[in-house]
Amino acid sequence: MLRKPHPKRRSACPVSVSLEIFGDRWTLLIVRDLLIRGFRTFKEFAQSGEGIATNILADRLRKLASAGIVTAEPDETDRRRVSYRLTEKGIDLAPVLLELLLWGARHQRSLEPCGLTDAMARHREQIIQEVRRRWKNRDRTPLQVDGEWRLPF
Amino acid sequence: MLRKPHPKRRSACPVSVSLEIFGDRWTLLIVRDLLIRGFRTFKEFAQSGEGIATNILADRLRKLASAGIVTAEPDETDRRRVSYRLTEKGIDLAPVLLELLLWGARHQRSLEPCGLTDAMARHREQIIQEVRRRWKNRDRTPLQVDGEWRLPF
DNA sequence: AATTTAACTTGCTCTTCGCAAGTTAAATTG
DNA sequence: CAATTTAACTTGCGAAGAGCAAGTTAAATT
Repeated sequence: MLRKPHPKRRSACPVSVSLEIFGDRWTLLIVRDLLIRGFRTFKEFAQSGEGIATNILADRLRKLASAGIVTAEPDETDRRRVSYRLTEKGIDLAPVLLELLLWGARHQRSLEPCGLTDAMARHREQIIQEVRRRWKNRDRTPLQVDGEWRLPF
Repeated sequence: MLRKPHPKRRSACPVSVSLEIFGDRWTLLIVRDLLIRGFRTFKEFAQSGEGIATNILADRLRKLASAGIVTAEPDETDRRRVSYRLTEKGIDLAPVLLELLLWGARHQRSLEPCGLTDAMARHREQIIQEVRRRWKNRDRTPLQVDGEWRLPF
């Protein structure tokens, strides 16, 4: 199985290179679902509220896997299911996602001003560490359930 | 002049809302150019290495302005020029961009492993503060010139 | 006055997106 | 154990967005 010759790299800037993977409306949402909602299956991602089309979802999962950010392994107990998991490289996206979350919560007047945001900003490191701990221990408990946070403080 | 009825919000998640602005290959690169390269004009953005098409650039600047992330004001000394500047909302993207940069530098084996990355990770707060200071003082000195860093440490 | 420059815009082609429907293999149900 | 359901995709197609080259406008320079 041969790998496609990488399309082309626009520049050597790490921001640019990162955006060649995450520069779309969906990819980071999948990472969010893995990281803070504890989702693992195609179906869960497909139903996670923003309404991604299934062909796009399949494409993004494939790209995330070939970028080494997620792995796909068939579920032991139900062989129809595929369990997607983050690699170290993927878990390391937690700080990016957290900052994006904090920025959005602060600046997008959409819903609740959410005083939680300030608390989260103050506990950045603690949150990241907690995320890492859970992945290390294969602890699937999500940090957020139906939009409500379950934070370790 | 009436404003278009905002297209539609996919969900109330701040990550999702943020990605409706930054979920493309170009928008954050413009912010990067403003934030760390000290660029201010259409031409500078257009020539900044990744090769954005001018129609796309115009479109993204318009969207950034209508999202309140940049302002566009004609240059005093040369009235052909438009000077784009970040608002507070835009400057607050510095942490997002820094984390994206650090992630890319660590995980994308493209160029130099760049020992600077670790130094930057250790001095996050200092870098963000320096960025803020420069914008407050209208100090246009870039943090990076032709790919080479000019850091305050 | 003629030329150059900055910031766009326009037109056209090509790729990607989004939606609905279809496929396949594995599990569950009657 | 045959029929149904479920999970994870794939396919087809119209619509939207991206990329490229060329054109426009107004201000500055020569």
